[in-house]
Amino acid sequence: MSKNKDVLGEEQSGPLMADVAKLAGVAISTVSRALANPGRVNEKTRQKIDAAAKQLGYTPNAMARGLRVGKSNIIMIVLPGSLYYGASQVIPQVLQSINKSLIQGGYNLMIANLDRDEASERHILDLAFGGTVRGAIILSSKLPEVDGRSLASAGLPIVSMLLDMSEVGLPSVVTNDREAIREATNDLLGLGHRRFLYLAGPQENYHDVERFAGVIEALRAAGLPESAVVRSGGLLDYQQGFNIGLAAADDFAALGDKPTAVIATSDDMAISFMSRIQSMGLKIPEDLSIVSFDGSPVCAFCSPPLSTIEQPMEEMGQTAVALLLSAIDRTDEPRQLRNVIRSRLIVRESMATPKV
Amino acid sequence: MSKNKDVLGEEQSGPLMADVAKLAGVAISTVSRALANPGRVNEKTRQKIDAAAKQLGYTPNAMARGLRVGKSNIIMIVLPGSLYYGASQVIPQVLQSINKSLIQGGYNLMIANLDRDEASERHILDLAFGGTVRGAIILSSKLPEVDGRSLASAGLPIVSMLLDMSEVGLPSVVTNDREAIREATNDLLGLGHRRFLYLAGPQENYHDVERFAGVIEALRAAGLPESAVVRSGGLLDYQQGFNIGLAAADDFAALGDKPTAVIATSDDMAISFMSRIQSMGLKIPEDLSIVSFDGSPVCAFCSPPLSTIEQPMEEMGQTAVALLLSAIDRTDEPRQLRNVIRSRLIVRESMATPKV
DNA sequence: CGATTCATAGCAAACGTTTGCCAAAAACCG
DNA sequence: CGGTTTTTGGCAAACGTTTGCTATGAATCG
Repeated sequence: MSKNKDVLGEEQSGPLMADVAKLAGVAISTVSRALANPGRVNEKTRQKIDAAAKQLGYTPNAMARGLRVGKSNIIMIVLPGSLYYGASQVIPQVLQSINKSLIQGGYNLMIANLDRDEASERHILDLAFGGTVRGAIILSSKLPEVDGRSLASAGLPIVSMLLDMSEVGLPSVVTNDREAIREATNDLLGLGHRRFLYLAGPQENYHDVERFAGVIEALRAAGLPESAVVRSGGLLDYQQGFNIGLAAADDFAALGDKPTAVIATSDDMAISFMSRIQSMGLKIPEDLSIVSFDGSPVCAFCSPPLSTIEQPMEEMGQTAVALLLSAIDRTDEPRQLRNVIRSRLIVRESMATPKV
Repeated sequence: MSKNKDVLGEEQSGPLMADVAKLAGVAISTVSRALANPGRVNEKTRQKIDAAAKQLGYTPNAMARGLRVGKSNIIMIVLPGSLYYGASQVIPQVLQSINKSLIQGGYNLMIANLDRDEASERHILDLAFGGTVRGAIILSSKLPEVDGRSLASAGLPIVSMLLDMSEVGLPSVVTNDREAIREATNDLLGLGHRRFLYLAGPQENYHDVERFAGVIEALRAAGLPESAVVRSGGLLDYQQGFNIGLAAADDFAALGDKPTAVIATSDDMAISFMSRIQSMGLKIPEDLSIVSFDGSPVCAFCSPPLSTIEQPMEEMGQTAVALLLSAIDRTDEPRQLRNVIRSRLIVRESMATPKV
């Protein structure tokens, strides 16, 4: 029974299932079944129980249930510690979309930051192995692994988002980065551009590899050599987008044979690049065309409005959740590992025919 | 014992405390104490147990512990469903800061979206009354309340952030909105401005009230009438910031006696306003000065770079967590209810002396 | 009408910890 | 060296559910 002893300092614990049972005049197990298994109990008894529960303001204890059934209803999202700042709204969008989908499925979302330190890895592993979470969606390239325990071997369903990890067996939801940027490059080629500046993210990064490959593919197809594109950046993290853009503008200024079009791998880079370039007296798009990646809403209000490749975060989030839940339910439909959601180039005024 | 029966289809559950106990040759209760209460057990036994635990890769089950001790280690953050999009990084910053502080205190962060529908309220209440969460940080103005149950009466420590709810008894962490914007207005007055346009958020909103009051206070102190400021907007949510800015630009164009300075209550508004104003042929800051609120990093790269009031989210998050944890620990230091973290105006080139 | 099924409800044993209480052993003291 | 305190370890009872099994009564059928 509810042990509200009215003793000051005692933690109050709300009404228990036993209280509901007593009030409804049935056994505790019947209450349990009435609340969870609507079919298993007589409609009349069920109504009596529902009424009693409502009257008492009964809410079942999630941990007790979790312990008993051996499952939690919490999903964790593993975010790299540094994914924040800039202009992009990817993270909030992802969180919102995922949370919404999860809740519809009866799950809750827990945030876990994966930094470079061992403590954060250990923490995530504790969450996984300690039964706190039921599954994970990761936006990080490496899986936590520390003294013997690895997230991969925790027996949890895992889905990777944004990064393609299908090669290590993880269901992944990604966009067609490569293709999207290839088409953007094609558009620039079509406008007459022949020399490009590419603002790179971290060298080894999946996205950077994919995106640069997209540029190269477009150049090849147009019969241009790889030397038609100059790389700038490649050392700093995407979090440093603004700084990458600034540095790239300086690189540009120092360049002999000037490119006429810039392909930036994030909106942050593009925005700060434009800002500095314009303060050097160059005009966009007259002197220089520019296109970037991320689809930040603010791009529409840059001067000039910035062409950017928009990633459908809403849809990606939904897909990731769908994959995860189907893995949880062992709905062993042979889901494909690599799920591609198409990105979309939003064309704005930052692209034009080159001057010369 | 670990019941890995090697039966296909059985959920694997990792090693149990009983397994560790057996391996170490002690009782299960000793293991529990060794792991949690380092003092209560002989150092030698403790080492033996630690070794056994590590060898087995043992991780204690969080739900079992939670059930037993009657407490969870999860904190939920209640976000209004619409706080996303735009240019501001407040939400990600808040999440990161809060999560970091929480983890240091041994807690985890769960996300809860509070929309306008009853379902989301019910969901949050279930989390609270079902014992899933131990406390809440809310960024929303109303507390969920549905058929009898109210978040306020869930017996959970709650801290409000960004919105001052100290008047209803909730410890709150806020910035000095009013003062900050008063000073910004003062700066504009000092530059010689005498007519202002104010871009408002939703009318009844706490922030809008505070911020507008700040403007008025500054005007009064300078001996100007309230009519020196024209309001625009006031109907749409902050989420609609870009649209508010656009509409305000049109309002401005239609105005007879033109203001020379604009005070925007979010960066989004300011950015889209500037964009449209400039496309009308007006120069900023020559024809029109502008200052806004939020401290979005991207403001530094607008043209011209935008003056904005930066809210110290990192510090606010830390403070909110500190308040919450001290409430949980019943460290009944009579913490003050209203905690103000000072915002800071970042002056950039969008402010200048008026032309005439 | 007796035998067999079916629907419904109850008992009690889990789930994996923590912790109050007691016993044994060790340490200390006069 | 006996008695007293202190340390250490173990037993078993919680925590609040779910669920397999069983018992009861009602319903069905031959």
